[in-house]
Amino acid sequence: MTQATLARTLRRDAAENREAILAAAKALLRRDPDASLEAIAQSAGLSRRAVYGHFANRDELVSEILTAGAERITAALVATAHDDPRIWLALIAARLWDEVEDVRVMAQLAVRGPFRDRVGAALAPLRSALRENVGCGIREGMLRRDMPADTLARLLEDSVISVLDEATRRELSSADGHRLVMLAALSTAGLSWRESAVLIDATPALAHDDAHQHPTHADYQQHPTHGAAHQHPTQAAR
Amino acid sequence: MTQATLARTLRRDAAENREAILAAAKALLRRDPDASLEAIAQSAGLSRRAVYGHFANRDELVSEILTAGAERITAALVATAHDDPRIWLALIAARLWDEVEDVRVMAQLAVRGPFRDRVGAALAPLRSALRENVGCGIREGMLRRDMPADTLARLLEDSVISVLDEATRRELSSADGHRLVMLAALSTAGLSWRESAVLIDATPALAHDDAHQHPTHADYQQHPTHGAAHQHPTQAAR
DNA sequence: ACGAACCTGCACACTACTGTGCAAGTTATC
DNA sequence: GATAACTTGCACAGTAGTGTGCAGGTTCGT
Repeated sequence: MTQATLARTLRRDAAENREAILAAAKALLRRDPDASLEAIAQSAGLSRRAVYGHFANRDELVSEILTAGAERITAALVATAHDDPRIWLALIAARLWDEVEDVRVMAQLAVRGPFRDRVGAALAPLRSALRENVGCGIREGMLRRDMPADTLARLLEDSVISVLDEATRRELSSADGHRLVMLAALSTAGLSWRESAVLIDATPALAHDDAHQHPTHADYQQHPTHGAAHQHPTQAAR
Repeated sequence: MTQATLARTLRRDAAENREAILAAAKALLRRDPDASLEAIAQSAGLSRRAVYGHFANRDELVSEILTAGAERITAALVATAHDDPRIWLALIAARLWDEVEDVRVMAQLAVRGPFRDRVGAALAPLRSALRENVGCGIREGMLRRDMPADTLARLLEDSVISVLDEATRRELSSADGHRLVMLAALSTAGLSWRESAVLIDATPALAHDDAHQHPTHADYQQHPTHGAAHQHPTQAAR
């Protein structure tokens, strides 16, 4: 029969179901790292029993999400370099915004459960790069000098996670989220909000490239109408 | 039959054990909101069975911690007012630092479990006060104008929680933590790190008052010489 | 020193979740 | 349309946690 033996006769709908499980798991684990397989399966439109047809056990499912997420993130960040540590920071933040979904799952799993260590290990290179750039930025006087580099590095991590959460909660457009994440990172790094805006607008590399927009909610207004006098240079959203 | 019937004959060591349970629960719940009663009891030096002599069930134990924490926090923040929204923010942040332990437990319980709503309700007045001051600060041009007030308010919340976590992790002195929390809040609010330092140093109300120090690690240097130019003392951990 | 308050240890029932086996049904694919 | 792949549903065992009852020991208070 055909050329089966080696070529896994993987049925098409089975692959779809596998993806559905992964998607549902990501969605639920993002809110509760201890979500039950029952809930995940149901959310994916399958029975709990069926999940074990795709993953040997709960750990394997989570691990799959974990390593895939780590790969996407590091792939998105690799080869990110810039002389100016401020711009480097903004770049990293912006690229994390392009991978929000995965970043948020990783962040959730990094805090609790037996996966803490593995997530930490997967993100180690990124952490050391951050640490490196922060130290460099402090030495060169481009970042805040009023706290130790380690502390600043960690605050930057948390800051980005927070704003990523908030951005998805508000279902910001791709462009708005892009800008907001950079603003938050630069603020934490010590810049004033005006300095941040100037820096962002003066740096073409930080402009929003909507090649890979996330369908958070479809395109949206450029700027959520914030009552009073608008400031915000509004940059060419192109 | 002394005069008992009404006067609760509450034994002394029993009260101590009750406190030990609460303390242990706070310590464990801060790291894992689902910590088992077994673990809590053991950490308090008691058997699991004994816990049920003090609390009817798990929920009641957690609720006790919750309401006590909410009371301490709101008590510490009540009657905090200032014309300058920036200073108001720094004041709130600093006073939260004085209640770090409770704040961190609350923050942990606010995210997960069936207590989310109750914590949210308990902190509602604080949230609305924050929202109020942020809106006012934006209108007056003292806070950043580049994002909606709601977003800024939430980022401020997360920012303070993050730095509180980091400060305890590093076992900062009372004075260092005091300053760090204010710096983080002001940064998120849009000030540059130099502006923040100037504002803090120019405002007597924001000076560190070590009347109520938390014994995070024993008294430490007062550290008045923060200087705008040189490195932060950082303390050598232990 | 006496009694009551408190703690321990154990047993037990109950709930919720994981992981597995198997029979029977459904569906993609050749 | 036949077959293998996939799914379902159920039953079952195992784990971990909660909440309760009770017998017997320890310790506080008077």
